[in-house]
Amino acid sequence: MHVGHARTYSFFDTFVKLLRYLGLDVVLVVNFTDIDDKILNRAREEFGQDMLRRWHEIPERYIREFFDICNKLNIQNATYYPKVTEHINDMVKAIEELVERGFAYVAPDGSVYFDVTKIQDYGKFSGQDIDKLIAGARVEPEPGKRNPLDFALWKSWKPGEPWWDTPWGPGRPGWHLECVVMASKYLGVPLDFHGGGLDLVFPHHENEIAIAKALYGVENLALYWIHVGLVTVRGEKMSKSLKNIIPVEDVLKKHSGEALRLYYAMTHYRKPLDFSFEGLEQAEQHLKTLYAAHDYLLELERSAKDEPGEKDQELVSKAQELEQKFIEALLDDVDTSRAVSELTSFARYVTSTLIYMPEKVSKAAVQAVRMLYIELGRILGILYRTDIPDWLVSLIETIIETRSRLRQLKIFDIADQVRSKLTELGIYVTDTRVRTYWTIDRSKLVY
RNA sequence: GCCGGGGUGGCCGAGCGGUCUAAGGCGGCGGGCUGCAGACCCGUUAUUCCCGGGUUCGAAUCCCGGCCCCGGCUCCA
Repeated sequence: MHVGHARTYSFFDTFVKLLRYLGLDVVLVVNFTDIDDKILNRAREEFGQDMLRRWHEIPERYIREFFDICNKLNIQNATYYPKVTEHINDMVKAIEELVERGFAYVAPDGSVYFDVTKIQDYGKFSGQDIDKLIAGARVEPEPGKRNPLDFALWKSWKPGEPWWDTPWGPGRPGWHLECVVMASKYLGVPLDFHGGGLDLVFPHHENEIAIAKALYGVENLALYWIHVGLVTVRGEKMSKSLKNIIPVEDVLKKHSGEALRLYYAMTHYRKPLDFSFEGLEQAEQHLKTLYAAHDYLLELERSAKDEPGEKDQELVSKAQELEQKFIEALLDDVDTSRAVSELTSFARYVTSTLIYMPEKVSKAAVQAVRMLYIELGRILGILYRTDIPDWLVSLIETIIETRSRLRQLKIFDIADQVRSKLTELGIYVTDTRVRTYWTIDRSKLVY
């Protein structure tokens, strides 16, 4: 998985979390294409003669990696994760229907192609002109196709490859069909939302729509389509030939998943994102500010009184304003960038104003506000590492109290030694006129 | 060639007809925080939104022309 895939998954995660925040019951289906050319090629490379017996290890590995990355990026689990190899029967049935109704035909080699000319608006969705497509087709059509734009629903068996039996011979399903069959099985048609990277618009999504029209008689496969802008590197699309692919695994060695999520969130999902480590570094920095505000709230929560405070009202109304503006931004075509800036300005309120009046707010008010702050952050995939173990908190507070006494006694050299030691350990203290606040480097905490 | 998406400060990136002398972040600079520090705070950092026309009382935002970049048309998130 590279940084482009991760952007798409991250965006959909935020989208789903937003819908759930709004109280909607969301069913999310993420398909796994666990057999295709790429996988088989890989298997051939790795296993050679043993390929037929072991090819499935490849998708298994990819899927494991996928879940590992989702975990690190705080991407919530989908409701269903259908795999192609577990839905072969459904696909065969779909193909039979399509052939029966004349939307598809069996080629001499046993492949089955979808006949694009049977769909009147074919090309409209992606804004492609069929005639020009044919004229500009760069790849010579496969022998059994009636029309170069026809696409495979079923690929006939080739020596060495795994296969499934069908009325028209052995083979395996084609990509465009898989998604339609699996998604509609778990969600019904039309889907409310469907999408992916912008590069899937044509031919993949166009073909999906064609299949859905033919198979289910619907106007469109989905009510709403979402296409996430592509990620580029130094202005160019990531590709194997340019050798500029940035795997998420590499990024996560140096940076937290949260920093990457924040980085993604700072650009609107439809815009292209030119990936850079400098940008990611900025996000990392930004994230620290967000965490500092959180930790100060946590500190206030611990020390605040149970009685209502005179500034409770102000605090609560600030929080309400945050929630309202934050959600408003997301409701405007999921403007995560604006949402981040709302969160940031609230964080600034905390670190510039609130922390100077600890005696004027109540525990309950601070806690409620902190919870909201976290909850909103989590829609964006950040602020997941908010808990600090109690024993560690007590330990740090004890050290800080001791240091404060040293400062009162003006024994600054020892106080400074303590501070620099804490800094080394990833604990950052800030002295203010009312008290000393601290925050901790999340990478120092194991979750 | 055909079809899309873009070009906003030192950088990243919002804004998409008035509230824009353009959000927010990062960086820089100046100052504050009754020592110092700072993953703290405050102030400051684009009279200007690729260029040229036009529409409008009013444009970064709409229209026309040009330049440049990226992507799709082939597996691709």
